[in-house]
Amino acid sequence: MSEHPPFAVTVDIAVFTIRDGALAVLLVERGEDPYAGSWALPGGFVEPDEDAEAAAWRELREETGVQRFPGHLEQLRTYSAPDRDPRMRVVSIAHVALAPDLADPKAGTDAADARWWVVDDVLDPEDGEGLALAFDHRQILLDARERVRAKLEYTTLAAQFVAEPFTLPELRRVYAAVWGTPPDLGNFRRKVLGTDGFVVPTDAHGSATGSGGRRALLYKRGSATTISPPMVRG
Amino acid sequence: MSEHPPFAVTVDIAVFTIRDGALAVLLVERGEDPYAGSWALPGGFVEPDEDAEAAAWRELREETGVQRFPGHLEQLRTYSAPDRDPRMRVVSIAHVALAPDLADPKAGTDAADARWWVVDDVLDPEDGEGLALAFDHRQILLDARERVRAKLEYTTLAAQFVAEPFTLPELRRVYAAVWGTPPDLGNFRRKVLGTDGFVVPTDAHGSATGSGGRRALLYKRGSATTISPPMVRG
DNA sequence: ACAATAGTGTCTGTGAGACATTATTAA
DNA sequence: TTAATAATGTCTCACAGACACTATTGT
Repeated sequence: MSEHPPFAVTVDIAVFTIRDGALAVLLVERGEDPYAGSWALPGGFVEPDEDAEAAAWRELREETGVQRFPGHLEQLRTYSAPDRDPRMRVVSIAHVALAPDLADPKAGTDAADARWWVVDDVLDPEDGEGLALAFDHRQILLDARERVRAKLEYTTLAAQFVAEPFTLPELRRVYAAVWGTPPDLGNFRRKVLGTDGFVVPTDAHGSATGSGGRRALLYKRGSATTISPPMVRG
Repeated sequence: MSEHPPFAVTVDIAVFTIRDGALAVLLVERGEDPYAGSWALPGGFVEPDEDAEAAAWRELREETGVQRFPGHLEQLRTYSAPDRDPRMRVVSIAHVALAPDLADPKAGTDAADARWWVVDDVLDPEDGEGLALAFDHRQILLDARERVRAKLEYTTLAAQFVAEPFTLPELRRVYAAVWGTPPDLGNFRRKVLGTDGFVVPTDAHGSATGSGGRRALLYKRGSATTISPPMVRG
């Protein structure tokens, strides 16, 4: 009972953004075994002087190449199956991160490549099984997507997916991307504008989207964090 | 970068039940340093051949002294501050468990004592600071209580707090204990009976509660897991 | 009979769902 | 002028909140 096996502790992060109207996730191609050549969630070991959240922020900066990661980060859950890593006993404290559209990442030192993937192409492709992710990262990604879907219902997290200032149609497209179907236009505006502190209006207008169309008003994120009653999935 | 410090990994569990109309939690008095004499959440090390959930189930059986723990168990979150244990680097995968009223536990091998505490007496006493728990267990217990409060709103988890068969007034007292105030009687029945699969009726009656009063109908737990729209906190 | 507890009924307001209509812009 | 997009308005129904009322039991 004084002899306890050594564990390694890592963080893995499902970083989501909206790319071309679809929910996208950052994956890295592994350069070393195990699973060399497979795609995996970005992550790494927790260092001696940091907690899991600090490790996750550090990895986010390293993997996305930005100075200060501009989005939201939260812990998802911890994965601890004894055989999840063939080398040794590793528990992974998985996280979920959201950010406005980020630039294409460049591969890090230990990764062969890194890029954004459309989540549905990875998890639910029309043909076949989807991309085979390393370790138990497919399960982590499934859980992470479900967390994001659920949190859009009862929190104002959707606003973390758009850069300020933003328009309501842009915000609505976030819901469309995450839920697969857009909320009704009128009801969506009623709900967002009726939720105190979800968005705060600006006096400025955006520019038109494509060919023709009225210019939308611009908003910033408000201080509210929850929506009650929740916005319901179509 | 191939040198990573050894971690110890533990599970800690906030086991809740309803005792005398109040939400209660199982605590153990530590027999050894650090924090000898302090009260703590039950828990222990994750063994080489088990994952965190298996370790939590095992600890539940050991600490409550029952053959098969009769309630619900889920992961809460992982606590990983570098200095949370003065002996060494330990990350704790915290869990929440719920069960119908259990017997008084007996102290285990490494615990001086073990007993049920009214949660509000530990966290929000009228006088003073409350009980000083070991490690970061006060924060874990705060998070665990909030998880339970929130989950009663949108899941059928309340039924895990009562032994089958049970009456609707018993189920309503669960909400009263967890939320601090009972939901309106009529609206509560309408909501529970109107949620398909929350409870399934029996043809039997319970016995009267105190001195006088109609005998309530008995129900069993149904197969539904969520309540939508949620039951709202008074 | 009375108190205590369980169960039912009803009125009202809020807000979501569904959809129609108007406003503003580029081609 | 037309198509495309943004914004507003309206009707209806489900349901929560509040509360009054009835039913059944022990003392």
